[in-house]
Amino acid sequence: MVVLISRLGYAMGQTKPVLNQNSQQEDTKNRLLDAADALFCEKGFDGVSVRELTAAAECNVAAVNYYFGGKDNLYAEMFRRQFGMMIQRNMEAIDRVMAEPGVSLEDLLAAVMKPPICSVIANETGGKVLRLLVRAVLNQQIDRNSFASEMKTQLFERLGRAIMQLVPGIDPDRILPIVFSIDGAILHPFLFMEFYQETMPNLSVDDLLDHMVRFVAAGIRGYANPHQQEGS
Amino acid sequence: MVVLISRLGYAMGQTKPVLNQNSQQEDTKNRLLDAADALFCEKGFDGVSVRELTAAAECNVAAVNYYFGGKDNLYAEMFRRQFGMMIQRNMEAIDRVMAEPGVSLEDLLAAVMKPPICSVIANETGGKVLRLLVRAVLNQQIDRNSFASEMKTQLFERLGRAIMQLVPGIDPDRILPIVFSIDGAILHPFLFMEFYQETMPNLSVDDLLDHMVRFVAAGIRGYANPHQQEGS
DNA sequence: GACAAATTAAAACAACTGTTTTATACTCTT
DNA sequence: AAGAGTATAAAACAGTTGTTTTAATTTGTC
Repeated sequence: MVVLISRLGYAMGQTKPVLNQNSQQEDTKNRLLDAADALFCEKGFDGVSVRELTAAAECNVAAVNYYFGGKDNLYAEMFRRQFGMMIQRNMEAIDRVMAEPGVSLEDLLAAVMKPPICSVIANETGGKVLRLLVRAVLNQQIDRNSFASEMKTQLFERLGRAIMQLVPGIDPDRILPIVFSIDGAILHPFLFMEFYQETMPNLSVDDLLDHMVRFVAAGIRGYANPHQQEGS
Repeated sequence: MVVLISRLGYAMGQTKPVLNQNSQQEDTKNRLLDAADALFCEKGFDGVSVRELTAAAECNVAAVNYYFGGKDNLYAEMFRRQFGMMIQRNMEAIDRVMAEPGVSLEDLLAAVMKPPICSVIANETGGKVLRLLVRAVLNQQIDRNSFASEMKTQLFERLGRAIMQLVPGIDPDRILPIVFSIDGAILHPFLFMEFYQETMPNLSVDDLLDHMVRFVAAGIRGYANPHQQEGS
C-alpha cells in the first residue's frame, strides 16, 4: 500500500506543524501571493504559467481561479499589496522629516530617495515588485487610472507642498513639473540599477544618493534663484 | 469562375505598381518589419502572435521563420534598426550644436531633449519603438550587454565630453552620474508622457522642454558652483 | 523555353495555455 | 457522529502558440 503524503509533505496522521487552523485556511492564498511576487518579478506576467505558479505555491492549478478568479486578478492583487505599502511608507517618511526642526530641502530629498534605492540594491521583494509595476504600467497591463495613479498623485501633492514650504519663492505652477522631475531622478537608478553598477562600479550607494540629492536640489533652487542664465 | 486576387490585392494579369523587381524581393521582409513596428508597440511581444504579424504583413505564417529564423529575431531586428537610427541622429545633433559659436549648456541640453520628446508627442513610430525597447530591457527580453548597451555607452561618452567642455570646473568623476541624471530627466517624460498630459493638461511642449532644460542645467551648474549648500 | 534556386502557401505538429468540471478530502457546527 | 460548507485534487477542455513539413509557385539565368 502506498503511503499518502499531504501537500505539505507530512505523512497522514501526523499533526501539522506550527500553523494554527485559522491561518492555514488563508495559507494557500498567501503562498500563492508569495509565489506571484517571486515568479512574476523574475519572468514577467506572460513568462509564468498558472501551473508554474501553483507548483511553487505547492497547491493545485485550480487554486488560482478558486481564490482570485484568474491569473490577472492575482497579478493585480500582488501589486495592490506592495504598492500600497510603499506609498504609505513614503508618505510617513515625508511627514517625519518635515516635522523635524530646521529641516532642509536636502533632508527631504534624501528621505524620499533613500528607501527605493536601498530596496533595489538590497534586492528586496518590495523593490522588485515595484519595478515590475512600472513595467506593467508601461506594458499597459495596469490601467493608468487605477489605484496606482491615484496613490501616486496623492504622494506627488504632499511632496509638492513640502517643497513649497522648504524653498520659498517658487512659482506654484512650477511645482508639479518639479515633482515629476524628482520622480524621474529616482526612477532612473531605481529601474536601471544594474546598468549603473556595471558602468560605475566604484560608485557607492552613498555616493549615488549624495549625487542625486545635490543634483535635484540644485535643479529646484535654480527656479527660486534664477541667477546665471546663459553662461557661455 | 472565381477571380483570383494576388496578396497585394491586384487582379491577376495586371502589372504590379511602382515597386521594381529587386525591391519586391525584399518587400515581404520589410512589410514584416513594418508590421512588427506597429503591432509589437501596440500589444507587446507576447501580445502579438506570428499569425497576427503575418496577416498584417499580408504573407504566410512561415515567412517569419523563413526570413528571420523566428519571432524573437524579428523582434531584435526591429530594435536594431530603430535604435541605431535614433543614436545616430542623437550623435549628429550633439556634434551640430557643439560646432556652433557661443554655444551654451542650455543649447546642448535642448538639442538632446527635444527630439525624443517631440517624437513621442507626435506619436512617431521611432518614438514608440524606443519606448518598447525600454520595456524590453526592463523585461530582460533584450540582453543588457547587447547592441543597445554599447550604443548608449558611446552616446553617454560624447555627451559627457560636451558637458565638460561647456561647464568648466566639474570634477571628472561626476560627469558620468550627471549624464545618467540627464538620461533620467529625458526618459521620465518620454516614457510617461500620457501621465504628464493628463496631470498637467495646460503644460505645452515648449513649457515642458523649457522646464527640463532649466532644471537639468541648474543641477549641473550646482556642481561647478557649489554656492549655497544647506539653505534652510 | 528549361532548369535550378528562391519564395510563398496550406496544412500538420507537438506543446502549452488559462480555465472548468468532477470527484474526493477536510473542517467546523450542530 | 452527521451533515453542510469549504478546500484540494486530478483530469479534461477548448484554444492558441511558434515552428516545421510538404507542395506549389514564382523568379532569375543559361
